[in-house]
Amino acid sequence: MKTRDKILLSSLELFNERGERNVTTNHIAANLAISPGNLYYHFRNKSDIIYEIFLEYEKLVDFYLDIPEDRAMTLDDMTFYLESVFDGLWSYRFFHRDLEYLLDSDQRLRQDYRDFTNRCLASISRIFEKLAEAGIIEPQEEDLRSAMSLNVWLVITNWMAFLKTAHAAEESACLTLTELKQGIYQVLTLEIPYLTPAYRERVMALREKYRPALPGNDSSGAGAYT
Amino acid sequence: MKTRDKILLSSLELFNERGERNVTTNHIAANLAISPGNLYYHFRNKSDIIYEIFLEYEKLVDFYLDIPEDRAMTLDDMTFYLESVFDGLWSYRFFHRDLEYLLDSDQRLRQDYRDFTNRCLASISRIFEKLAEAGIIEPQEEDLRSAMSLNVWLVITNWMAFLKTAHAAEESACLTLTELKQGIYQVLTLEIPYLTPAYRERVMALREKYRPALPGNDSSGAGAYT
DNA sequence: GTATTATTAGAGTATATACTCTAGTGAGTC
DNA sequence: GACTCACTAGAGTATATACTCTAATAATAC
Repeated sequence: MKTRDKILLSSLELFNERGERNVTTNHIAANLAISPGNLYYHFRNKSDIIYEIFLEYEKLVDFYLDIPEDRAMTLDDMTFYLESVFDGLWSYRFFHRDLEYLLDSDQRLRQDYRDFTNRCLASISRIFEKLAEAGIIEPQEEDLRSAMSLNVWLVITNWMAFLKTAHAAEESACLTLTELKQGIYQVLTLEIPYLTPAYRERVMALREKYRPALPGNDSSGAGAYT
Repeated sequence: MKTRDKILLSSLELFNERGERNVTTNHIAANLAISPGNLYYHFRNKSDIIYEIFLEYEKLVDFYLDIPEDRAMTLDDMTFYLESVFDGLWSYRFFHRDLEYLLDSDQRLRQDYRDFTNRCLASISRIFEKLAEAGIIEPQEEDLRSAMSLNVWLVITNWMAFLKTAHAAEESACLTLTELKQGIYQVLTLEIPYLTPAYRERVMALREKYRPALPGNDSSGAGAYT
């Protein structure tokens, strides 16, 4: 494997684990047992590394959110979208954590991320549209669909941050993909009122699979969310 | 005004303006034209300053979200809650930006914030309950109400971050309270399906007041969100 | 083989950051 | 006037951070 790719991989790993803010270029080099000079031969600076990682992330999500226009949408499709998006979120979970700082430090990234967001919002909206065409949810006016899509986006992209803050644990390290996917429960909650009678039960059953474990899985809390 | 209070005020101002990450204790001292030594006489460290600011924020929101149990809830109450919460969010807007890092650096803050979140969730849920009692929304099972409250919380606390990333502008400085309050539109979107016929129109009219300005207020974007 | 190019090591640098230490100052008290 | 004590100045420090520079080595081209 090329050094350049190793740097990207190692950076992603460290960023996800400790947060971008807590990972320096020296850490990355040390982690790979290469010199800082070597790292800077391959990347002009830290922002460049992050930007390249974003491009990967973007490509992955764009791939996941590709919507087949030649056939109707099924419940399985919807499940796949949700599962995939949360998988992507998990793999690049450092990204949304320090998003604002990252965008402030790199104008390219700001612009690209903005476009990326708009593409995602359009995809979510299109998914709703096709779910309606398939008779899974009731059709909605475009206005409402846009606002709903935006809410879905907000829930999806910030579910992880919420989980991390809700955790009483000292380090926010202990967070699993399974927990993350409880975000699907939250997203499906948004859809409930719009489900058609024909699909209502099936979607509710699907949602049930992602229901968060009850409090008590952790010894520390009296609160609703441990 | 006492130096200690001036430090808190100045810190909050700088944090909100530039982000906590970009503000050092030296900046704060310089901003007040006092010495770093002076600052450290009043606060043990940066975390302490942030913690005190959080206590203020917490107090403010707790005050806003106090729910009168001796009378029915009105639409005006709901409007007040929404307006107030977004006002609070605005005044302490630095806080949610670097939340994860802040919680990782201060265990006191982590614990307190967790409790704070749970209190807020409980309040939101109680508001829904009372809105149902008042015949404004249809009553819901507790399960659903909790999940909905959590979605409301996610939308509220992350609306600002979304706006900042959606802005194409170089610096995310240009963000107004008015724009922020478009988050109310998003929150009310969540309530739409649950509105009773008696109140539907009135709430929809209220929501309309917060509708985001159409794209075109900014020259840079082709996307849905500027 | 020689020239060229890609890659790497590793020491080094300028700057920043959080924080400390010492030496006070000024307002009140007895 | 001596004393206290909350408060302040400002130089200083240890460490970290992003990044640079030089020189060397490995790979490839001719």
